[in-house]
Amino acid sequence: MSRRPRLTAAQRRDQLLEVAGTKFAEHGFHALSMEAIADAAGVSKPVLYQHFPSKRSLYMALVDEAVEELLRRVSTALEGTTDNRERVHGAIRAFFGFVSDPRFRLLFLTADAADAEIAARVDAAHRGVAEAIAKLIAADAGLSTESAELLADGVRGLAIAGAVSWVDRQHVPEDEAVGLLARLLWRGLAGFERSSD
Amino acid sequence: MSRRPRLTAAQRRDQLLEVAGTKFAEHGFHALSMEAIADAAGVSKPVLYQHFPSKRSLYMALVDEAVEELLRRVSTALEGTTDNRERVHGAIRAFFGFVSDPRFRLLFLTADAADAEIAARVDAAHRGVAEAIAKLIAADAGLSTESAELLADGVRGLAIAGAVSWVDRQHVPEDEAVGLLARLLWRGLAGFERSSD
DNA sequence: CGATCCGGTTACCGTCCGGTAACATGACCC
DNA sequence: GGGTCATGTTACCGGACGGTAACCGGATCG
Repeated sequence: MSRRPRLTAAQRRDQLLEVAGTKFAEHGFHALSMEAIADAAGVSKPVLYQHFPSKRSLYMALVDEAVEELLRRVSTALEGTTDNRERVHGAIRAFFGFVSDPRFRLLFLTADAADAEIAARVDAAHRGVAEAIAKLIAADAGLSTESAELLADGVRGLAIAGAVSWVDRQHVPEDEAVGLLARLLWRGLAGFERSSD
Repeated sequence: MSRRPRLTAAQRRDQLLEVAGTKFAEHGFHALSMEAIADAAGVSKPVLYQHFPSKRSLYMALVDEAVEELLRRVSTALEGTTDNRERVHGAIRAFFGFVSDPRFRLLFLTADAADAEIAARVDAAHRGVAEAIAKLIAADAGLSTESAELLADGVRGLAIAGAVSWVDRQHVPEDEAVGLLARLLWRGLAGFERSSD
């Protein structure tokens, strides 16, 4: 009696990625054993090693997937319009969607990222996001690149912290939450505008 | 020939706390072994265990120390004046000072916090900070408590991300960095004020 | 019906690490 | 100088974990 149906290699791989992503996001890299992942997937450890040559490479696959998706969603939100007000809204909404998926929380767990190379990859993604924001800020404000990047890092931090806060304890409806955060940022950033709107 | 002088128990304990704090902040809990800490302190492992009964309790001591200091500094900044503009500046400056000390980065390394109880303690500290900010926002804005808490979490995220960004790559002078972030927040929050300034 | 894939399993190895027992040594006091 | 106490060391144990070798069993195809 096989309670769990046998899966094809591709199906199993996808399932393992999803299970591992969720678990890693919850426990971090070092606190989660390969056996625990296998158990959570209802499978034995060697199956995991059939699909991923090492724990590190499994984690790396998850990080790469998440990085790609992060950059894709943020750039879509920022480039989808030329209205800055809408950009702010869209970007915040993008972070909300992102943080809702537990797998993407890997990118917001600083340190404990397996090793320096992976940590660098995560950092690079955040830098990418910040730079995209910084470019827009610099374009509309009379600020140096450096200043714009500092502000952009702050903006990114606000968006992430706001999104995490909302996901953890959904005090107000999502649209309202997005609106509040966007309004704070929009008004705050408007103060730097070089010329009138 | 004793290259390292013998220290008193209290001196040794303080040294170990400092070394461990720095190293933990750098590597996270699980990726750092007790032996590595002992080596970094120029001492053997049992000495570590003379002062701390377990790795967990050492980490906990560091977290508690940092939590206390975080709450102390933030509340000092917020309660030291009744001028909200100065409060924003002071709070940002507090985060800058905080993040500069590597030991306090423990509080900004989400997850990988040894175990659930310690993670909860860190989260509680952040909640405390956010609530202190939320109280001030709610007092001056026509917002529900829930909305104020969401904004406060965002503000906290901006302050931390901005501070970390500045510490990592000091693009502009500290005063200027604080000023930029404070100006963004101040203008952004002013938009919610219930009545005129 | 049997060979053959292929998606599985059990059982194991070597290493690292948290934690400890037993022992060494310098300073201080009489 | 010698007892004594606190500070330190070397050497070890047991368990957990990353990774692997060897084997199993059911579907499919001739």
